[in-house]
Amino acid sequence: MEPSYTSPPTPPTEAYLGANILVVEDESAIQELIALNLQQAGHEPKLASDGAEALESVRESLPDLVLVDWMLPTMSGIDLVKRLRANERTRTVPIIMLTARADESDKLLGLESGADDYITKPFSIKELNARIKAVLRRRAPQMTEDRVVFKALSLDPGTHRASANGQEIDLGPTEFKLLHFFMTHPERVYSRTQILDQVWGDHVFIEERTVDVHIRRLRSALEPSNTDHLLQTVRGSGYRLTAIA
Amino acid sequence: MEPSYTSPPTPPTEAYLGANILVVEDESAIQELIALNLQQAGHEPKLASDGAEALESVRESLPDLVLVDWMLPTMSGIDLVKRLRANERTRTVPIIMLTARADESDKLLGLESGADDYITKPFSIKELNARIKAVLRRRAPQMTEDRVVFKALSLDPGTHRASANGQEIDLGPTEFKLLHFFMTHPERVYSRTQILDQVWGDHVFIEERTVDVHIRRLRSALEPSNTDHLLQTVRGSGYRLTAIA
DNA sequence: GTTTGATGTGACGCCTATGTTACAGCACCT
DNA sequence: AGGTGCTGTAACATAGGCGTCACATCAAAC
Repeated sequence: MEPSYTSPPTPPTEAYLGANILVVEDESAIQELIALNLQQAGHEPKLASDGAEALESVRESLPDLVLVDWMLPTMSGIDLVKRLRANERTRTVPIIMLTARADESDKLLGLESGADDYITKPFSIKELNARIKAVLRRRAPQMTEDRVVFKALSLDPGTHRASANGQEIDLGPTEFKLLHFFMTHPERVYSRTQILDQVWGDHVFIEERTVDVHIRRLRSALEPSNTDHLLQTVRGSGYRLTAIA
Repeated sequence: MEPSYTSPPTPPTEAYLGANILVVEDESAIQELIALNLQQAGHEPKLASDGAEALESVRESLPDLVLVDWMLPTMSGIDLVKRLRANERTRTVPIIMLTARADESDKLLGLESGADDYITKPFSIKELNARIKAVLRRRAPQMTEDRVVFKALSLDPGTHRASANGQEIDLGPTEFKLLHFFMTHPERVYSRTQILDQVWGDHVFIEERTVDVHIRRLRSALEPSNTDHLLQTVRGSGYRLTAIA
């Protein structure tokens, strides 16, 4: 989900410094070039040379930004972007697309697929850095506006704060993500498997019952504010966040 | 042929169960191990010990997933994958590759050749199952579970809620499935056997009279809203959901 | 009207899904 | 090193639903 889940909130001015950036690029020359440059700029680049690797890397740790080459073996950059956008956990990670083609239609396609920005190859290092800064900077305030509200519940992914009925509630990272998921998908039943996929990331080897335990933890966090009844069990199916009854 | 009740009203939690899985593996010990495990997980494994056998098996019936060992006699796993990917009919069948080698280049080669995922031997049964689930789930079509409406009755599988004449009714899992089945197949008589097959699954060993009891339970759930008369008994034949009289 | 098989109905024990607690391993911080 | 907070898992507790039976009632055939 948001980078702030894994790293403590940094002041907005420096939000774009020291970011974890995933570079998905199959041409190793370009890959190295970008990586080196990012390091010099104070970021921590991770590398992936195709879509599958990228997904795996993201599964392990959520980057603050993803740089994707349009042309990739096995899975196109666009497909990768779509996959990232489809998963709740990775939905909001900023993405910059690298493309050799400069024409408008491609640009549109890239942006429509969910990328936040795109750069046409060949590009200058300067330009790349500028775009990265821009996207990271743009992201920071956006996260604070990203406040999610459902009934008496309110989440602020930017500051990682949650409140119920006005009073602040203390949530661990996983509980936060779990509640965030339910609040952005209310009134619908999700199986333990689906919840694992969406909140933890897909194919992590985690017992389904672990979901129950986190539901329990979330409920007891909500209990003081009398909002725990919103999180309902649907026997035989899963769980649901609801406003009804 | 009866209208098939293929999509359960409950979330697609178990959508990946009962899959036909082709296991292509020459070492019979591993083959047996995998087959046994798959059976226990509710799948139906088919076995092939080399590429030719695999192709033949696929020709007869299209599996939902193929597990291929990298190293095979006569035709390598990669070749098999390529063959499968080359044929229009088998192009989209999900493939998981088993490999003893763990190095990056092989991994890339495997994925490039068209496999959807790969597992490095030795692997845990747990991991295997997790990957299988993930791949099958990824393939599974997004079930657009729409609200089902019949007369004054309304079912929403997504939220797992049911209402009759506007008022919410409380149904257990089985009652929900039963009502969903009738609502998607109205005006038609079904025998107890057919109902068992469709709602419980066609492999269960359950007394036919059990259907009567569930009909009874469903009726009493519908009674408060005066909709229980829609569920009629057809003496000597079975039950029917009808709008007529 | 009686017979006879089919269906309705209420109760009961079992089993599984879920709730809940405890614990051991980690990563992080000091 | 030690402490702290969080995580995933196991183990135990509980509850709710399920399948079955026994008996009541009903409907058709005679």
